[in-house]
Amino acid sequence: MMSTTNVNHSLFEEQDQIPTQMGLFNIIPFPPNQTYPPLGCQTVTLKSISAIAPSLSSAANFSETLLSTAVNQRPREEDLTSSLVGGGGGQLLSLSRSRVNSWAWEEVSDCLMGKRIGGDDNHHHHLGVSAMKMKKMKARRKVREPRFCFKTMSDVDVLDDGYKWRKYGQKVVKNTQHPRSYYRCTQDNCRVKKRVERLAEDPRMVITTYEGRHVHSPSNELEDSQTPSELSNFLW
DNA sequence: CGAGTTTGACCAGCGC
DNA sequence: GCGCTGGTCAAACTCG
Repeated sequence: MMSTTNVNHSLFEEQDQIPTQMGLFNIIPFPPNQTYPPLGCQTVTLKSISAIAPSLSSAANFSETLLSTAVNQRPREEDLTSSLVGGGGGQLLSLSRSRVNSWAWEEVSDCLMGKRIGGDDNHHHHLGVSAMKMKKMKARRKVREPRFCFKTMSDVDVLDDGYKWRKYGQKVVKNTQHPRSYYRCTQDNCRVKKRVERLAEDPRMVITTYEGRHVHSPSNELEDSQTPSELSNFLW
C-alpha cells in the first residue's frame, strides 16, 4: 500500500493523470475565466482530488493542502469569484465561491479550526439560515456539505474512486445536451453524494462534483493499514 | 430475489 | 406570486 501510494502521488504531480482501475484520467485545469465549475464548488487541486478519492492516492497530505489553501485564498465577501492559476507547484488551479454557497467555505474553515460541524445552534446563524427556516426545510435539504469538483477527460462517466455509488437520479439540465447523473454512497450512514455530467462544450470532459465527506474507508481499500480514526480526519 | 438503474413526479429555492 | 430550474423521491424496471 505504502509504496503504491507514493507511485500514484508522483503520477498526479508530473503527469496530471489519475490512475484508476479503468486506466489513466487526465486532469484538466479550469481556465480562470470559465463559467464552470458550478456555483458552490471549490475547484479542486490535484492534491484535493486524492483527498476526495483516497483510493487514488494518499489522502492525508493532499487534503491538508486543500484546506489550508482554500482558507488562505478565501475571497472577500464581495468577490464572488477569484482565480489562482498554477501557483505553489500547481496546487490550486482555480477557486470560486458564491454567496449562496458560503456554507461550504464556512465548513472548510471549521475543519481547519477543529470545530465540530452542526454541533450547536450557533452554526445555523453563521451558515446564513435562520433556525426557523431550517425547521421548515425538509430533512433532505437541511444538511449542507462542502462540495468539490474537478473535470477529467474520460470515455467513462463514472470515475472509479474506490467507493461504491448508487445512482438515484438523472436530470437534463438547461443548455446542455448531456444529462447530469446523481449518485449516493451506498455505505450506511454515509451521506456523500456526487454528480457526474459531461461538459457541453467538450463532451470528452467529465465533470465530477463530490458533496460531503465519507465516514468510512473506500470499499477497495479494506486492506489499508491506516486506522479508521486516522482516516476520518481526511476523507471527504 | 436482491441490488442497482431508470424516469416521471414532486418540491424548494431563486429571479423576475 | 409565479414560473423556471435543479435536486430528490420512489415506483417500475432490469440484471445477475
